[in-house]
Amino acid sequence: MLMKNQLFQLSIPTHAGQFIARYSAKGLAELKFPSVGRASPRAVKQNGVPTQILRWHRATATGLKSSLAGRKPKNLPPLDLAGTEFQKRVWNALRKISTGRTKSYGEIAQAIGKPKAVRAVGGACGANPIPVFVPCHRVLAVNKKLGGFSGGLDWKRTLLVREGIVL
DNA sequence: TCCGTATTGAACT
DNA sequence: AGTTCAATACGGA
Repeated sequence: MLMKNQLFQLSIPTHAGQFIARYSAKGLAELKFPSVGRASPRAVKQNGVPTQILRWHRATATGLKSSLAGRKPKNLPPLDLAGTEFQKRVWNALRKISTGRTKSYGEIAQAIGKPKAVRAVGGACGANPIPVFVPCHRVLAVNKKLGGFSGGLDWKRTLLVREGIVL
């Protein structure tokens, strides 16, 4: 019996480590960077993963590798972004930043019609469940400083450099 | 209601 | 060029 809100968790091995993807019935719900702490993350193999999710997972894996190479991913699975209205508006604005471009927290705040909500934008970025595909790494503080990153600033730098952005 | 935040810009050393 | 500070919107407890 397939539960509607069950999450399926699968791993994506890359040269940079093992990413973890979680899927809801609606699509990709969460993407996690490789955890550096553990040598062997707990097994994520699952039985009875629906075909649809396997198909999404292949797209995710391919897209992730494109993104890590600094290219725009194609054929991404649907993203099941769960959050408040405000967060979804921020995440939606992030997705409009094209590969190789950056915006500041303030510019995002303006884009969603709340020019003063700059810190709240930072908060929403930090709450982003799908980094890389929802490109929170393309948001820099004013004057091109890095700001922060939930997956670690090294990842933020790496992703930006792969896209050809110079700091 | 209080606290923290992945900000920002101004006013100071 | 670095530090401090207030304004500010949101989310979690």
